[in-house]
Amino acid sequence: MSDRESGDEQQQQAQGEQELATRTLTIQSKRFYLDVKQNRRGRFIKIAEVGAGGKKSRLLLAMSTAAEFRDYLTEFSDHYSSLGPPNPENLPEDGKLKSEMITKDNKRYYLDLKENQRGRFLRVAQTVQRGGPRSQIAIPAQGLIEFRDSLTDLLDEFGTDDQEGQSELPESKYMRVENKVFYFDIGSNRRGIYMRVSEVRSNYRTAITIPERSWARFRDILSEYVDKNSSTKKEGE
DNA sequence: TCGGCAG
Repeated sequence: MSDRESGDEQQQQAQGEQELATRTLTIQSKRFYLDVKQNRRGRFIKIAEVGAGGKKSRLLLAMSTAAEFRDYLTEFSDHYSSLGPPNPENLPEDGKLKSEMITKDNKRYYLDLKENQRGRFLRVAQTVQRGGPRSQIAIPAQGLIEFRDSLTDLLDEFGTDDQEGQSELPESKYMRVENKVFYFDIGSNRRGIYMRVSEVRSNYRTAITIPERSWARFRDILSEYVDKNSSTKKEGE
């Protein structure tokens, strides 16, 4: 565990990552570390959650994303305060009391105010990278304001200026099909350019990542099926 | 008190 920790640190050093500021807050025996960091791609905020049992999870947000997130925190907190006492009778099927989605820098973040036996909390989840750890945190609803205030401090101090030249990637597109929505997001990492196709239903989300070098083959395969399908339709008529 | 239902 601490081996992995120091491994991370070393990797960060090697990547020229520097920490500009940090805030710590404790909400119901959970600790949150909000760090402003910077590497050659720009500034970002790292949110780390450490549970009572030492369980960790983290979330990375570009500054502009963090600003948008901050605004939603107010909204979610307002919504939370407007709720009556927990009422197991009329809880939505999926347990989500309010949902929002942030799309920035070709990444999707899902904000869900949820409720379980323990109480209400805001879950913030980013579409997971294949093979990587799931990227999500859960903030107890009682601490949303405090969380927002800490985030605001950092944003006020370090601005919302992001990596500028990074958004030369194509705009996201989406498509509604029956009861689902598909999102097409173009992103890039050290391995190259890729398309992330997310399928979003009311209570189910999943995504696949398609490397750019295989797009043409995807298109060809789709065309094949489309052509075959339209010819069988003709024959049927 | 301590935790957050997935594929």
